[in-house]
Amino acid sequence: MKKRKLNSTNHINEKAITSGCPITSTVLAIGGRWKIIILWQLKDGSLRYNEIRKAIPNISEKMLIQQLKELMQSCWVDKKDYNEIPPRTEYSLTKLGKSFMPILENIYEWGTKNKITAIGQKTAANN
Amino acid sequence: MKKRKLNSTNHINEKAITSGCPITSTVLAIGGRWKIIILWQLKDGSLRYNEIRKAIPNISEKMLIQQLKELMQSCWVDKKDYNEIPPRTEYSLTKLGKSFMPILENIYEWGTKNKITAIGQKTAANN
DNA sequence: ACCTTTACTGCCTAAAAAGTAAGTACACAC
DNA sequence: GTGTGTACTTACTTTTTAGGCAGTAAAGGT
Repeated sequence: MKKRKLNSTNHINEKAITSGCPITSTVLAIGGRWKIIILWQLKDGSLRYNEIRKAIPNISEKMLIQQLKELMQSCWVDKKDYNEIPPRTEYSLTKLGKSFMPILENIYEWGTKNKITAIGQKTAANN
Repeated sequence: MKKRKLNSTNHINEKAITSGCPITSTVLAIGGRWKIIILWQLKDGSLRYNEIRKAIPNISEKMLIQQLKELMQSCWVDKKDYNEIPPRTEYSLTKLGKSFMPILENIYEWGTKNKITAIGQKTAANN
């Protein structure tokens, strides 16, 4: 799915970092633009592929599938395939995924309180 | 510092996401490979440029400066320049940066407990 | 005159992430 | 036999991120 140059400094650094630091490895596992949004959608229960897609209007099908696959590989999300035609699949958080939700909620609160705006402006809690 | 194509879908999506979701905006603000590591180094007090560099062996000077700049722009980190020759600068967390440390510690614990390995293996808390 | 130290800057390339557009499969309805 | 719905796949391009490496400034040492 990803083609990586295994001996690039880029890749070596990423490996070193993720194997050395539980924070970084966690954040990189749910990094990128879409994964957290997907997890957040699933926090209240399982959803069909199309339901996720409708809930996240801007995501392309390719991106959604790709991110879901990566989330499944890293065991944040499970998929149930009903083997029907037309297809029906349902995605849900694994126990691992669910266990991370309190942290996401903390970040939600923190982010809301501090009005972080990506490349953020100075706000409430500053020097 | 970043040259962005302001009307690319890529950029538009990023803006939409970060303005709409406090979690995503927070995580993207400290995203990338190095920012969290830098913040983590600073959690116990201010450090000189070279001290950070030695603490993070793999980072290049260009990357370190770039990440520090971005962290300053988004008000996670402050810089004190002593205007000496040879130069002396000290970096430290802002109040905002400090206020995020408890969350980082939560993630540290969670990551340690769940042995997340980047593109992770199934571990303790799974279905 | 030349080297060292510290904290940078700039230009270029490599690699990865994100996006675009089209196509696939199968069952059912019309 | 053409069209619809669902959940994908594939090939390709654009955009962004990461890294390589040389260069800069200014004071002080030798």
